Amino acid sequence: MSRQAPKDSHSTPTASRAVTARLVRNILEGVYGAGSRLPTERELAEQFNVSRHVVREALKRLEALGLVRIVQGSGVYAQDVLLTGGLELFEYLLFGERNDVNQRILDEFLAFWALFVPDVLRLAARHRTREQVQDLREALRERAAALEDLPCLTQVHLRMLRTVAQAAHNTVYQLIFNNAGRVMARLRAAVPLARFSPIITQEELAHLVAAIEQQDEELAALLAQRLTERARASVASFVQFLLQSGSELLTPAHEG
Amino acid sequence: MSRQAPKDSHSTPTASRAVTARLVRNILEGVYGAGSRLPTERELAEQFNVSRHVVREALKRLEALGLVRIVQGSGVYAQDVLLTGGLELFEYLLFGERNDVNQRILDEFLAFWALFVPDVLRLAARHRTREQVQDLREALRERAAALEDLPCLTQVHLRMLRTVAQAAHNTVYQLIFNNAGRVMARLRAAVPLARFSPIITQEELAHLVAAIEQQDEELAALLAQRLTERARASVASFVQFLLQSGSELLTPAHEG
DNA sequence: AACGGTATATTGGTACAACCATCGCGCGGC
DNA sequence: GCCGCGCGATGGTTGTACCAATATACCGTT
Repeated sequence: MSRQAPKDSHSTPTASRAVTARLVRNILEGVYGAGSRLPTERELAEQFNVSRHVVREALKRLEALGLVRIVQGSGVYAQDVLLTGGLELFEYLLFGERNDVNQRILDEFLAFWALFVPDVLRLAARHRTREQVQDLREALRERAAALEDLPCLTQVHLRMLRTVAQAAHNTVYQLIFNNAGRVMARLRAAVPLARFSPIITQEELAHLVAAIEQQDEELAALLAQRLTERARASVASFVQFLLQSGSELLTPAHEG
Repeated sequence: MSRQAPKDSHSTPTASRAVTARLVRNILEGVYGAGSRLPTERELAEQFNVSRHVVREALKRLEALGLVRIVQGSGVYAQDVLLTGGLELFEYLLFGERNDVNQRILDEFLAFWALFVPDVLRLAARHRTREQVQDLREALRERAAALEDLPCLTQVHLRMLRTVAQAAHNTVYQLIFNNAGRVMARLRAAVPLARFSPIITQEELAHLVAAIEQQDEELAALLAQRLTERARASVASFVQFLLQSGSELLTPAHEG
């Protein structure tokens, strides 16, 4: 029988993945200038003390990420991330090597989020099915039960948003949500945000769900805008607090 | 001397890339069900008549794209694209094997575009520098010169949008634009859209640039919304025409 | 009969070695 | 001065062997 269900086992740390991570950081931090040629595969292999195959597999991953261009007979060339990179790279840009957070990029992400979520809500209100409204109602009840358990609450929030993204019936937004949601999850995991609890009330969310049910696009978008703006302000003040307390979680914007 | 400037030479078609493409399509078309295990590396190697290393490199690329999860000792497992995939996969979803276009996904993309562009314009109006306004003015002049040359005009449009994305000073939107812009370029290359010419007038764009210069967020967003909605309607009617003429460029939404 | 641990087969990970295909640059001929 | 050939550098492919993690089957214990 064909094996099924690979569980959620963590990825085994392999040499290949380690080299990949090193190279990604090197590119993102400009060790290899945009457009310039990387060392040859053989040189990298020697440098990292691994076989050439390991380096090659790592480079293939970078190629798939759009970080390098590989051309036979010539070499491997670093790409300009901001000019050719895709959204999948954002996670790498926001989080540093030791899971620290780049402050400027964080601001930009929150600005994006504040525009993105209302758009999704608009589409969700337009295209939602009755089933999805039911799903949201159920998620709302789950939230009520989990109101005291912060980590769990975050999970519930993200699942609600996923449902909304599905209700939007738009592949693009769903994919963007997959990217952004991963970032969100990592953010809340990385930051001890115990002081975030009472930002959003159960009534507000119920109001929002009702707007979706009645397909009131404008109202749904407006409510979402208010909530995201408030969350944004809250995170900003929290960041302020972190900076004053000298936390190492945040790295100032170091530009090139 | 270290070699520089790798030119724009097209990627050499290699066995590794071919296998990658095959596997990507297989996953996206559900040949391997979401969550199920793919054939072993050795089996795939035999199946495609290549060495195991080639298969491995292809699989690394899929892994980087988020299409599969690889776990040593167990196997390679297909992921559910809509649940875990990132925006970089959209291009693969929209375009089929022979550069045909999935109609439903196209609709969704246009809906996204109509919401995305105004958001970017809003941020651009908020954060633009004087230099970037100058860049836009210059691009506008270039556009005037290229008004008759349709392919060239498309290029100019995308470059203007890139400038706007940069003016937004937001990494997220810039990365999303990189994804979406690639799709846009491919769309216009794939579709013979000679009848698209007179959609947007020079005056309208000038108006938009002025709004950016004066940092009138609402006006910029509003104008952008009008333009994108018009473009959307135009494309829709064009698709209608294609369907009636029995073009093979479009594939009806074939769902699973 | 139910449970747990060990042996074994399966499968991905790494290594070394050799050779092919393509590209770029320089040398030499025209 | 320009063109073309060829050589060296570099990525692409193959083969084999072995290592490491995982999954399964088997067997003994309880």
